[in-house]
Amino acid sequence: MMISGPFTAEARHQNKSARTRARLMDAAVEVFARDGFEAASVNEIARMAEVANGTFYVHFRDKNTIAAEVAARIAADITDQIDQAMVGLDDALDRFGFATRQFIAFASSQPLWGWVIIRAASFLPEMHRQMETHMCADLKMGRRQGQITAEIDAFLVDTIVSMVFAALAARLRGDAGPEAGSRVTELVLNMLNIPPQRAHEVAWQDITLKDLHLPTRPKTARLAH
Amino acid sequence: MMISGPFTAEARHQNKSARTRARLMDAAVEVFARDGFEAASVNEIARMAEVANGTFYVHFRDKNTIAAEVAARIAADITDQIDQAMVGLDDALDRFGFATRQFIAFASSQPLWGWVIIRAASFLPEMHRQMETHMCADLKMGRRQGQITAEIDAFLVDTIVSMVFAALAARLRGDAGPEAGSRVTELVLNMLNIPPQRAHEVAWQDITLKDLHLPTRPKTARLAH
DNA sequence: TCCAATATTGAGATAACTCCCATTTTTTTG
DNA sequence: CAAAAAAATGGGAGTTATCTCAATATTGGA
Repeated sequence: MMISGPFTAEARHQNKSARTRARLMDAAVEVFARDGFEAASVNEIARMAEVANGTFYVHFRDKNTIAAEVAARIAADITDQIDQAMVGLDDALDRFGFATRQFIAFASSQPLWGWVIIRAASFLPEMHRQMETHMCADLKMGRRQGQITAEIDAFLVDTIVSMVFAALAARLRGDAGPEAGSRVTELVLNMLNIPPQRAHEVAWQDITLKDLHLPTRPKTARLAH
Repeated sequence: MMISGPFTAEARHQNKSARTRARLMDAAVEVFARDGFEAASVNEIARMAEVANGTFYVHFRDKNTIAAEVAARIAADITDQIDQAMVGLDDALDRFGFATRQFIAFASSQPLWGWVIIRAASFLPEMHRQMETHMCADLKMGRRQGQITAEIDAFLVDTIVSMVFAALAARLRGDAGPEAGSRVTELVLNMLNIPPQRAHEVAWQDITLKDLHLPTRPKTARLAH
């Protein structure tokens, strides 16, 4: 049985190299999900993609690299979905709180992918940058709205992303409960010198979290609206 | 030439197991320092410690584990030295600022060990806990002194440690300059709702950083005072 | 159709890690 | 306190995984 999945589907009309690469990524998703990151072997990924062992190394340097890339794609997909869910939400602080809490809630509902994403984040600066871009937009909006006075620069955004990842890790380890998202949101807002009462309000308000889906699901999810 | 170093010296009068373990740790220090973490091989460490390959695995699960343990010991040594340097410093916030800036300055002056420590931090929860313990003492002092109003719990301390590590990583990557220590200190103090002006003062005041030494130096460093 | 460029292959080199038995160290017993 | 039993340790050959590279196959353009 030939492996196929979202990456393969996406690359259907590209050249052979891209198609093989996509098959390897779909296979990696499969194997990581089945065996976990540590136990997964490059051989097994190659076997599942029905390519020779050496072919893997033409496309990816090692297991970390493919994990990083797959994780980055998943993270990108999730953040896009979160953006979708926030259409019409205008307050910058509310947007930041929603995105943070939704991201942590999702990643901790899928512990395996949560770990892969965290692991990838420490390897692939690109992934940090990706999250930073999304986050940056809301933070700068906050500055325009006059809610944030601190200057938004790379160091600050990197720090915030690290705090969110730390909260996610604590959640996955079981050291923090479902309130982790709210807590870290409040801490970040305090850090930005938002008045404590407002920070608390934003971080702990009732919100309805969406049920996000992994891009690794069969495409049938796109049927009805 | 038989390897010997601080761990071996320390274990001189312990049982054979402890002595072999110590030799492996000294050898690991040597090899990591010479070849870097990735290039270091377990065989090379075992050879340098003059034990058989398999003996390594009696004492440590793998390369990560020994790196984590060595890094934890070095981090412990550094934090002890920082504590020494802070004797007589009574203000909790000043203490926190000094320790943070000194730690980042030291670890970024020894990039190899900086990376090993960061790597270890994600493997060895014990190491986080170690830093948390030291930090916790100062934070709780700050609460007693009435400077900090936030409640000091595990989540908060974990978040702070993660912020410090993130700043260190940014420094090592070259994304942040020597001011990284001050910046992260200020951000943490803001997060704790310290008045911004005071936070800025604490974080950016002139301090004299000590020249810390790795525990891996020959013991001759202890000659004169 | 042919050719140059590109992609794939898989056996082999190297390193990580396991396993079992001889030896050493520690504990128990007479 | 000495000898025997039990436990821990060390050695190194063997197994498995990672990664490379020279040979082979495929592709797509002229």
